Amino acid sequence: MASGFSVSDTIEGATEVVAVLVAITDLNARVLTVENGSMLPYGPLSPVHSSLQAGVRQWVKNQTRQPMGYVEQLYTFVDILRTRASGHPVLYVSYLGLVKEAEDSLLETNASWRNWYLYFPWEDHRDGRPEWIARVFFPHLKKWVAFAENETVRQNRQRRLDLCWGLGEHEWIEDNALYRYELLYEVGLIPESPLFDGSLSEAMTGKPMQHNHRRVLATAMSRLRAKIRYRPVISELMASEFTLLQLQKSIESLAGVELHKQNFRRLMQHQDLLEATGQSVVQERGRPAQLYRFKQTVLLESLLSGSKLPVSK
Amino acid sequence: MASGFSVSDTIEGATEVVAVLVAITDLNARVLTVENGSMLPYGPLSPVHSSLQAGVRQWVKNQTRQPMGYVEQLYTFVDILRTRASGHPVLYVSYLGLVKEAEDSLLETNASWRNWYLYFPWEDHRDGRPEWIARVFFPHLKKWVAFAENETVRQNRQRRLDLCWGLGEHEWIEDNALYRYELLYEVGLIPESPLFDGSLSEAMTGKPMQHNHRRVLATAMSRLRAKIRYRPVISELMASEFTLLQLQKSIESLAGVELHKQNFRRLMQHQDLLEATGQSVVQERGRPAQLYRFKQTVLLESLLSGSKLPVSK
DNA sequence: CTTTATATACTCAATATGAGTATATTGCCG
DNA sequence: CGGCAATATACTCATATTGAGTATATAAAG
Repeated sequence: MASGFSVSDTIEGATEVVAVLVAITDLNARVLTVENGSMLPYGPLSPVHSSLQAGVRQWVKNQTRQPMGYVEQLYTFVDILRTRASGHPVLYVSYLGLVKEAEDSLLETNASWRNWYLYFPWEDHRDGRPEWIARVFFPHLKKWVAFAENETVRQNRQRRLDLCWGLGEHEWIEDNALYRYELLYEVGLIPESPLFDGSLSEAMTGKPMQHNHRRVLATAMSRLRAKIRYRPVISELMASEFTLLQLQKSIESLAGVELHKQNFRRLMQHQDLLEATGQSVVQERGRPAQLYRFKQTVLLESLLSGSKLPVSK
Repeated sequence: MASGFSVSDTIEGATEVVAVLVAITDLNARVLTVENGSMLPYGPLSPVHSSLQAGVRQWVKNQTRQPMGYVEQLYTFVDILRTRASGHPVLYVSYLGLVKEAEDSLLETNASWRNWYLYFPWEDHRDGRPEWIARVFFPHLKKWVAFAENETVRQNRQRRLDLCWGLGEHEWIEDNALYRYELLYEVGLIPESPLFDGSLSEAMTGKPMQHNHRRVLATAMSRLRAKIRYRPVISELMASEFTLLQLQKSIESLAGVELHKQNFRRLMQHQDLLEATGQSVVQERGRPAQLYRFKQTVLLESLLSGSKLPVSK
């Protein structure tokens, strides 16, 4: 197994594993990065692993010293910039992993947890849609639509634009993070894009990453946002006991949208996912909140449970 | 590019691509196989492909001479039985592809379209749950639960059993095809499993495949069944014009369950997916049915449309 | 001109969803 | 102490969705 999160120099052309490790700290979604936040942790795919999944789990455990409850394969990319000696392209298999709590002290020095909206500022709509999206992005995007080579392409671009950003009759769908990233990349509003002209600040373009690691991250965001709608995977990210508001804020930080508090409660109580501990927690202000935990049957979510924990308004 | 669907002898340890190509013929879901139905079509990952997706699309087009509307990466497996010269395991990346119509004449000789329930007889509940599932499978499965090493494991197994097969309070969920295959494999009711004792007939175990291609197929089945619930991917499988009953039967053949006819119509008309051609088709018996087609905006489903085409009773 | 088979329209109860109002319980501050 | 601010929690209500029917329409066949 390689030395850690640093650039692996032991391999030449072997297949690699890239991990998107997500944790929630202080009610905010964070992702583990290396190299000053410019890459996702990655490593060689070691021959000892009979299953990819097991290999990733082991590898992450060695690095973060945290048990990883949930692992899911995301996507396999090909790196056209590198080839093996045989002439075959280098593959890397990406994984999404959910970690219970981020403790910086346990990390190697070049690794750090970062707020994932640092990489996708346009994805955080918890406080409404950031005003600069319409002011800065939309003019570029509309130009891109208008300059299509023919009418059919123009209509397709318009439709794609509307769907991605919730324009026209469409609603903002948080799961579409990947599509939005790809659109911005295609239009050239992303530093990684060959069309990028450097005119936008990092506060809007987000922090760039090497290779196409940010695309991997966007894939993870889309997948996770879609998943929390119908699977209680959030349980893998929460502490053992929590208030309903903490749970709600955690989901909001993943989904990037605000939820209706009363309806969220109602939903949580209709589903058979939680049990009250009987304890309550004293806040700085306001009425104390009940503490809850996930039921045992939810925790051993070795199989899909069919129960929803939706992101409904 | 390799010669076709036959076993590729040009590569040694290169990464491979395995494709699950699905088509609907005579209102039944079929899958393309090679080697007398014992394998899925596969080929080397050629270095010329800058994107995996593009490579697969090209490769399939060469083989089936059918345009493939929809391609989706499924999962990347590792074949522990084979290793490269470097000692690294062989990977294969699996894809799901939807093809419009299966024409046998266009195939190479060792390729054939097969009804996909040939491989998963327990998945076809269109005529109710096959009676032999309870008669043959359940005793084995219950034994497996009872013989757990301790009580915790036993409860987990019981829960898993119930979820997979819709027992207790749970419902049959057609999307869980992969979990059911994995469960049967683990318990040893599948010829591919090392625990299989040969006591069951192929009418129940399904036709086996080499390597773990049947697991790939089960992955595709799960993914596709889940997908048709919320994306109109069925449009990629239908002829250009069709009746509502044909559409319903096609979806039923994928989902393996029957749908409520009147509600299906209602759903299709509330969604803005179809348009009537104005033509109607004369049946052998009964009132002629209207012909419909998918709207243009649905067909260029380059993006998710948010519109559902659910499998609701 | 009745039967059979299919297509298509409509009804109705139950549930889920989105949005809001009302009440309860705490700390704090004057 | 009494009111205010802030939060938790309960309840209401209109609307949409879903599951399950019944009713009607239109064809071929006898």
